[in-house]
Amino acid sequence: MSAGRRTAPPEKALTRQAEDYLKCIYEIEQGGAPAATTDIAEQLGIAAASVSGMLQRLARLGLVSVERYRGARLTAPGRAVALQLLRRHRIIESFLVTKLGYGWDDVHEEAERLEHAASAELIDRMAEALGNPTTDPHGAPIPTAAGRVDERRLASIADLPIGARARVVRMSDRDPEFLRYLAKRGIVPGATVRVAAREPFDGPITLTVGRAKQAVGAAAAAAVYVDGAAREPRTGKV
Amino acid sequence: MSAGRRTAPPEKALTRQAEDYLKCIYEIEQGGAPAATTDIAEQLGIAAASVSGMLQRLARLGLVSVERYRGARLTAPGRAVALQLLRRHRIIESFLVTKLGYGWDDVHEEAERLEHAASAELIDRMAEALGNPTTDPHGAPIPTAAGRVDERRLASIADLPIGARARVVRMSDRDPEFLRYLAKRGIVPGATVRVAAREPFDGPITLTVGRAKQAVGAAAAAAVYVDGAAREPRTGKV
DNA sequence: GAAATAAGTTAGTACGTACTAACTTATGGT
DNA sequence: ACCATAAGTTAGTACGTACTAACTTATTTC
Repeated sequence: MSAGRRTAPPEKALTRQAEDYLKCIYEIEQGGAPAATTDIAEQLGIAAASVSGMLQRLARLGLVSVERYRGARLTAPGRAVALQLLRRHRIIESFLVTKLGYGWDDVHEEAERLEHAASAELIDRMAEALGNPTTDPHGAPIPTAAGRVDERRLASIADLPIGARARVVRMSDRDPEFLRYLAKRGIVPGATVRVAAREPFDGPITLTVGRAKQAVGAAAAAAVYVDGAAREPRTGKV
Repeated sequence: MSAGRRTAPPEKALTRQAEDYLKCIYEIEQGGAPAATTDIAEQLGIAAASVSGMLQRLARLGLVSVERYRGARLTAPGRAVALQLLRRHRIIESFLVTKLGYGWDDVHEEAERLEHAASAELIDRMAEALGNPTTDPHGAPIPTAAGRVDERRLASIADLPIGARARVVRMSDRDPEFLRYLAKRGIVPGATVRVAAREPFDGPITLTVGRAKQAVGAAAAAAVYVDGAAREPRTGKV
């Protein structure tokens, strides 16, 4: 982990697994803190011990910096890899939905595999065929080929006060069931929702979507992001 | 969704490498004889010793039958895997050329990676978007989803007698340079060529393509296949 | 602040996939 | 038939990536 040594920038073909770790760490780090071993392990569905080992390897490759017993952060090269993967993932999802008739609830897994096999050229061609979109079907921003991306943290429905009206811009793409649940209730990117009521103690939130009223759980509400105020008072760092 | 079991039941997710071996063995076997260790090694660019080891593993999985010191043949399940890969490869190549503007000389490598990551559903959707083509951009027949394919052996230009006229139907897709060379001379699937002259001892063959005359080497001529008589008198097995 | 608990690490193991070196078997020339 | 060479195999090694078990460090709770 000590700096020094050259660490070769030339990107010598990472394994699928290494790439998955980097993407996972990136996503966890978006929460603000370094990625904890346990969180990575849970996210990837592997044992914590395996994560410890892999983090050392990634550190040896100069892709993460690890503070023992504290967690891992991406280095600049590691971050670049993660952003490329994110770009690939989101363009592939967009392409599958727009050009091949996939449902938005059904593309995550396919993209998860393809993102490791697609060349930069393929991704760029797909992006061009789509008109270089800036968000994927779930509203997630697509990093540019150069690795720039809007990382502002969005408020979720769970953060909205009663009476607030907001435009849905994004939701988690992990769970097809969840996405179908949302779609069936009209909760899709672009829709407008109003908070009609909310129960205390993380109770259900009642939304007005179109002219229908929906009660959704707090966990679901926290996974749907809306336009407007950032979730935390810290200034959004782009 | 898709109905009943046809071949081996479980299909427990082969590695990329195992899949590559199977495809490679299939291709070598098309020559008629079992796939020799050395041939596989050369084709895949690995050491012969590594092939010996892998063949034992594939045999243990019931995908190939190996006769010691003699070579390997695919079993029915192994053949099914290979044909699926071939289908994937060729549909992906077709899709890249037709829908994403790739050159026909430039798709092999990309397909080589994607074929291991694409789901059956993706392949079927791509095939449908293309109108379920029966051959890829290099004229290679595309196996059906059920694993049927035309395996007739074609005559190559090298097999044609002087004066013969034939329609080009297929060529090897391995080498982009080679494909560009052929295209530049009008030798593409569908073109008609006539053998104007041929030198003995595997010397160059002079072809008439359109109104131009071209002299091509024997090796190149042997990698371009034409309609008509099978290369060998054995009955074509489909 | 010490014990209980959670989080993280190391050690040892296993498997896939590659390698080289050394040995064995098959083949072809005389 | 015999030997030289080619082809193939085994043995031993290495690395990536996972695992469990046992240990260490950090955090929480009284």
